[in-house]
Formats: sequence, structure tokens, C-alpha cells
Amino acid sequence: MAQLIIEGNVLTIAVFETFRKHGYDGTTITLLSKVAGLKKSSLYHHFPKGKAGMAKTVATYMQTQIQQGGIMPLLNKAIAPEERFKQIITTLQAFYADGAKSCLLNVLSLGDVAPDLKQVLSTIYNTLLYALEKLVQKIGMNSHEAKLWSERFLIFLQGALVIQHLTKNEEIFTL
Amino acid sequence: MAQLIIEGNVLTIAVFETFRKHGYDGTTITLLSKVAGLKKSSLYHHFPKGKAGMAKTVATYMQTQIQQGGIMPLLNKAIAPEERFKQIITTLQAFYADGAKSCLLNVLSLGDVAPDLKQVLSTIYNTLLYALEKLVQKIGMNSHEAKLWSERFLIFLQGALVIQHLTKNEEIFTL
DNA sequence: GTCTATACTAGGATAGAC
DNA sequence: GTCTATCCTAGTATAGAC
Repeated sequence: MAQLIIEGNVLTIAVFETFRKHGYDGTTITLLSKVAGLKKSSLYHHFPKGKAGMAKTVATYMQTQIQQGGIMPLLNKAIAPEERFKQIITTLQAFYADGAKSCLLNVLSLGDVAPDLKQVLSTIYNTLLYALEKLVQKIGMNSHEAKLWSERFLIFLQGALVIQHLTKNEEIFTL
Repeated sequence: MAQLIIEGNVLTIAVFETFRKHGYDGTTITLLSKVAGLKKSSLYHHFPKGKAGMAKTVATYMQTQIQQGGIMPLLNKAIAPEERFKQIITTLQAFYADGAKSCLLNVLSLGDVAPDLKQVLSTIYNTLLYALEKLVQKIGMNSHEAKLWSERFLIFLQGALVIQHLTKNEEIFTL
């Protein structure tokens, strides 16, 4: 089974999972302290820039994961395009725990987002979109069709996550 | 132009817009006090059950709006099904300000949601889904097709809102 | 690198005057 | 129905001992 989370220390992962579940405002230092098993002050040793820095760190962490587990397989010319596509679907299903876990791109976009964080989130989206476009062009779509298809793929992915989270119906997240 | 917000006092609307923009945790009594133009204590006169009560109120308010502006037109047998469909598209575009505004169903589902609130949100989804199913059955789909199509319509709607909010690209929210 | 202790602000909520 | 005043808790962050 594909594993999107290739590297990353346990602390970063714990913080990442907390942000993706509770969003920025719902993620408190006290909560992070509990999930990390560290006192609040100790967290500031690992994240000197505080909560805003933690959010940026986990977004950058996601960017790396997507890059390694999501993009690299898409661009691997040694594998047939159709096979690469199956691979990313498996990777995405693992990353979102079959729809049980939310997407940082959604939950960290709420409210007034810090510009530097917002930029990381946008970059993740654009990177994914671009890689998808390139892949589907390989299986015969022209540039315009590929862009449209890829946009709709990501829209459907985000929508499925929202709806499944809302209904707890596991049948919906079948890409 | 279709108007989804038919009734509702200004205070409820202000609170609704704040929750939809900032989510539950991002919506503070202090912030609500500012947007409502009332001191914090005055808010408790209108919402004796505090913040949790406010969230439930705005969700119920949305339910009413959807019922009146979204469902009723869908079930109006005096109008041709195709025309009813156009009508709900227009209504949805107004309700979400062409994608500039988020959906309460998404933003209030973050983190640990109170069971009673969660139930209101689920009900809104199910009501919309059911009405859509009935409508598309009128234009020839069988029960199974109608269910699938309606689910995908709502998935696409939620996904488009997420992606547009993320990218600020207005071209995406074209239902 | 983690801890205790502490400071200060913001958040949620209530009492009671007007 | 709105206000001032107040209470208590939670949230963010820092200082400094170990």
C-alpha cells in the first residue's frame, strides 16, 4: 500500500493531525501540548515562532509529502500513465484515511489567514493541479481538456471530503 | 434575481455571516459584538444559550432559508423541472455570493461539533439531497441514477466553494 | 530539551444599573 | 434592550531552573 507519509518526526505529524482536525483557531497550544505529550513551554523550543509558525510548518510538511508521495509518482516516466494514476488514488485514499481525515487546504483557509501561510496552501494546490494536467495530457487530452479535468478532479476530491465529514457516509469517498 | 434570504432579522444575519466566514472556533463573542454593534452582554439577551446557541440558531436559520429558497422552488409543480433547476442554480449563486462566501455545512463541521448542531447540519444536507433527487427523477432519471447524480452535484458544489476560496479564482464556481 | 512558574491578553458568561 | 462592571477560565507566550 502506498504510504504518503514517508518521513517527518512524530511531533510534526502530531501537530499536523491536530491542525487538520481542528483548523487554525480550534488548535490551541494547550491541545497541542496534550497530543504531543509535552508541556506548553516545551513546544516553543521546537517552534520558536509559536502557533503561526507551527501552522506554516505543517503546511510546508504537507507540501513535501505531496511532492514526494503525490507528484513524483505522477511524473515517473518508467511507469505507464494509467498505472501512475491508480497509484495516486491509492496514495490519496491513505492520506485522507478514506475520507475520515480532512484536508489542510480546506481547514486552514478559514477566516483571516496569514499571507505567508495562504501562499503555501495555494502553492500546494497549483503543484497538484499542474502535475495532474501533465499526466492526463499523456493519456490523450489536449491542454485545455487536461486543465478542466484536473480542476474538476480536485474539486471533487475536496467536495467528497466535506460531504463525507458531514454525513459520515463512507461510500461517498470513492474516487 | 432569486433571493434566498427572504426573512430574518439583521442580528441573526450578522451572526450567520460571521460563523460562515470564521467557523465556530474563529467566531468569538468579541468579534460578534463588533459586527453586531452591540456590547457582549447585550448579545446574551438575544441568545441566552451563548455561543453554542448562536451556532445552532444560524444553522436553523440556514435550514429555513434553504427550505424556502431552495426546496420550495424545486417541488413547485407549476414550473417545468428544467426551469426549476435553473432557478436553484441562481439561488445558490446568490447564497454563496458566486463562491466568495463559504458554506456553513463545511465550516461548522470542523473539530468537535456538538451533537445537536451536527444533527441540524446533517438534516440540511439530507433535505437538499432528497429534493434534488425528486427533481431529477422528474426529468427522466431512475431512483438510483437520481441519487448518484444529486450526491455528485452537492459534492461538486462544496468542492467548488473550497477550491475557489483557496485560489480566489472566480471562474471555478460556475455550476 | 523539558520542566515550573509566571505574565498578560482574550474569551465566555453573569449581575445588576439604567 | 443595552449598558458598565466583574468573574473566571483558557490561550499565547516568555524566563529561567534543571
